[in-house]
Amino acid sequence: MPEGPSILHLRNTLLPFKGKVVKQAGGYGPMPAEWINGKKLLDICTWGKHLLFVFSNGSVRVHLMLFGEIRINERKTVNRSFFLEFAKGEINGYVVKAEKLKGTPEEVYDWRTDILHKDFDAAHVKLLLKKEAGKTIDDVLMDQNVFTGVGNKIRNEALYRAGIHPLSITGKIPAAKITMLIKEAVAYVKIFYKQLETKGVNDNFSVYKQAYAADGSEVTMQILPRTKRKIYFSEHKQQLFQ
DNA sequence: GTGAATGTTAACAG
DNA sequence: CCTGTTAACATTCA
Repeated sequence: MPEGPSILHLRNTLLPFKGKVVKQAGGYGPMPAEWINGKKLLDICTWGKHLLFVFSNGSVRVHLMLFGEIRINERKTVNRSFFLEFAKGEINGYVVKAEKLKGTPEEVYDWRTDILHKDFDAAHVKLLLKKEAGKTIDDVLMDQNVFTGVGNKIRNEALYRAGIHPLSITGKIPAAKITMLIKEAVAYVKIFYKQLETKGVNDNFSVYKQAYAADGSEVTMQILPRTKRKIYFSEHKQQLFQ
């Protein structure tokens, strides 16, 4: 479930709990509980794939990792790794990682890199890219401190749309192409999000898990040596810069 | 039973 | 100390 747009969509479904008082909080793992009990849920916000529950005396950061799941007013049989129970209704997290944020969200997070946020700043991201000049672009795209909220699907689609080969060296990609990549990443994230909001699922893919790309060219699948993640791309449409 | 999947990070090697 | 690699973790579905 969790790539940036999915988390933002999830946040929207949780909004009815905003302003409500937590009767009982808990979970296993490092999930802190006592300090939340009796507190009002002031806000729910996101930073990329991070879901934040804000209280007057601290915030809880929830990360769904690969298998995490949040259910509303619904329980599964297995233990909850995170939960907030209200007078009416409850939020239940399974296999999620929850912990107390060290500081306020504003202190901890920089929203200029969050591809889904209104404060996203393309110029700032370009600046950060200079430090990553030696790395391949596929790696940098998944770096949450540079492209916050981008996951494997978005990475594949953004590279295809920008016509950049995933193994291109970041520093060798022409500035205009980088600009295009950022623009396409933002554009694709919006499609992803809109699909979730309207249909509940995103099935809009030009290359990801496709045999043929949107333009009809053949798609190559490669397993990245380090991360073991799969990348899909079109040799025909995506130029390799090195 | 097997394999695969939207992710991160602690631990280790060099 | 820094850099890169590996392993580990949790779950559901086909």
